[in-house]
Amino acid sequence: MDQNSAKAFSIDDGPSPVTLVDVARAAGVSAATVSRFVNHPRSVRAEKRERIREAIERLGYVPNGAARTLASRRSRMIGAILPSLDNTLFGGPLEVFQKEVAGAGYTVAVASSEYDPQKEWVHIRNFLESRVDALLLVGALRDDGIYRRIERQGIPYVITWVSSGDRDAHCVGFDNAAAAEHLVDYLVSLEHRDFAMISGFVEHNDRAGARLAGVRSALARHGLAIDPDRLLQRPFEVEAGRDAFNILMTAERPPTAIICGSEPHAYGALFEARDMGIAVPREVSVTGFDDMWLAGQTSPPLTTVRTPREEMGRQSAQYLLAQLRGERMAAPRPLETSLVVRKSTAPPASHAHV
Amino acid sequence: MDQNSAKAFSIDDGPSPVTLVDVARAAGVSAATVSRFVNHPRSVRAEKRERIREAIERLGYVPNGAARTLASRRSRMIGAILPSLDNTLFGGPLEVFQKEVAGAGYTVAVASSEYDPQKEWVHIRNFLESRVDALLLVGALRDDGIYRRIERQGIPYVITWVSSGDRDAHCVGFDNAAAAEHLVDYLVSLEHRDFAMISGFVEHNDRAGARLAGVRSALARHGLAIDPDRLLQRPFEVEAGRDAFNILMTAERPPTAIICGSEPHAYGALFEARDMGIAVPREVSVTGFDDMWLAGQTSPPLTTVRTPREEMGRQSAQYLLAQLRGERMAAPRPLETSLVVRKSTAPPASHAHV
DNA sequence: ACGCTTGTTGAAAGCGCTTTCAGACGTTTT
DNA sequence: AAAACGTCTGAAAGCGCTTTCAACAAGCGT
Repeated sequence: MDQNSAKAFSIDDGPSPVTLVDVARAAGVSAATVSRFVNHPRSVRAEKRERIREAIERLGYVPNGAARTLASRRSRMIGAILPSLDNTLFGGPLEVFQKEVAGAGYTVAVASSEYDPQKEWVHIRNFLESRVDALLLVGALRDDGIYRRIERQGIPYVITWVSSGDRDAHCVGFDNAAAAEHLVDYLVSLEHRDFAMISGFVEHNDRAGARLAGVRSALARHGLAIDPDRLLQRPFEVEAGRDAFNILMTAERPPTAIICGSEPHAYGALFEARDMGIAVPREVSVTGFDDMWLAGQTSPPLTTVRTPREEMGRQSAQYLLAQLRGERMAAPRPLETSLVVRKSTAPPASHAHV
Repeated sequence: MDQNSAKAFSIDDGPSPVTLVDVARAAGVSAATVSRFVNHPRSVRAEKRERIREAIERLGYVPNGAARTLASRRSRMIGAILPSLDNTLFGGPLEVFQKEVAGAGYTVAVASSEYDPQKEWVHIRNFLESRVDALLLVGALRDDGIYRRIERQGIPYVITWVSSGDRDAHCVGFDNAAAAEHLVDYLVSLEHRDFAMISGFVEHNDRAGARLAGVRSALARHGLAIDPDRLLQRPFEVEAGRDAFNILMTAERPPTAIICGSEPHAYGALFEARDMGIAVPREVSVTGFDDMWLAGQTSPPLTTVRTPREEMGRQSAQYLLAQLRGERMAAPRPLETSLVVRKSTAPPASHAHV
């Protein structure tokens, strides 16, 4: 073995033993200068800059993130806790968010809460412990003590998927209730009067809750309501949507319109309708919520609400980055949703030939 | 202001100023003992344990992850770099992986390479810098220098979605080529002879490459081949699948079977077939690859290859955790894939009435 | 009763980096 | 030419924790 090589560390000696001090020595400067080079290259004279660059290159120096974090009190890491990772509903925005913050030198740590407040809390604790610089959360519905813990840590956080609540100032999202109301108004304008809804579980889910509330209040405005038998809460899965649709349509008096609180429910409804030989929209109208990629491809194509997911990912990143830069950014205003009318909705059969 | 309170820190003084030393003082023990309490509670006498627990509670102490990492050389963080986050193909396994390693106290940091080796390399560097304890990668196709860098850092890594290559020992995946061969054998047994393939880009993608290679070699075994005009490389998107299908089927002599290298391609093909009025499988057979949730719901339901994605997430976690525990685990063996025959395949029209 | 093992503990030495703080140096101003 | 400035640099003091190490107490066999 050639032991004369410039450096005296063995390559199989665990983690790279090359430290900033080694680089400093090799470049003939102080540790402080190397640190400056790494963080604010402009503040180091060009000549030394070159020497340091070369030394880093030659030694294969990799800065130790933990040491940097400890000394600087910034981890350059943002924690994101999503209800599910196995879902493009959250994956899309996450991808955008990640791209956006990566541009500013931040890394994203993720965790899945599985729609469970307990698990979410565990992950929040973990992230606070890891000293993430910021936090991204979904929905505003959580114990007040949790917010206090976060605020005590002094880090910025953003709440996505909702636009209001007690913490508007931290929300980058949209108004789920208003979107649902808009949808109902449309259905009512088609002369529907017999509604059913396939909803997610609303207990720990303010998005689902707001959608349901929006449906109810719009209906109420028109002097209508959803029969309790026709409100089914189900997990966000296609199979669950199928089941629910089947139950609803085999009832004594089926609804003329089924509002689905999520896209998987709507897909399930459409698939089940096909298998049951029920014509959509002639026999029953079906609506979705979110306008994911499949919505335009089903048969019939799904009438649904488009939610601004990519935009939400982008803006929540920008909001957080602004906070991290110390800019006191104004409370972001709610993003826009829009009703996408396709072919899964039509006037109820009794009006078809009016 | 009451300055006599036991502790002398103000609660709004930025990040929690409570350190392990504060806790030690409050509990009347040494810092070392508090550290032990946090890491190996059993090694502290029950009585002190209680005092410390109480002090932590009272002061709202949150350990500083960076300091722990620096002192212990373990970050309790695993970096995962996926081609895309906006895709349940990777999101599903990621969710399982995250759940699995969270159980062992690890956090997952994610990044998306966007199928771009350059970006992947940047993220790998970042992760090495953050001193992640382990790395999860997709595919084995990358510069040798990258592997050297990782190995030099001395951290375990796992390569998913492929089962072989130069680094079998690190692979938790399956044999894409064999799965493709199996599929082709089935199609040939149906008497198909005129094949086309809609593939992903194979240049930086060994999964796509292996699937294509598998198709080719199986075909070769039967004395067949894919006409260059009938091999279309496209991004993994439904729209791309539609386009490709359209091109293939409007050609002078359309194929009788179209093998799609990914599920989105197959969905696109099926949707386009419907819109073009082409009957599947009567006029052309279509196959997918991966068996995602939609595969069984399309019309016709898709014949495809089931890939063991959740299992891969689980096993890659277990593999990494074993390495992290210092166990020299045997090279995992390739996972099983299976052919799922549904209704999108049938003998070619000319044989239909044989 | 003696030497030994086992169980607990505190002191102290880092882990590898950032960040004052002064000082050295070269320029510009008066 | 002296004074005042701006630029660049190194020494040194931590950041908050883990981990030897040695010490001490208690329990044990003989």
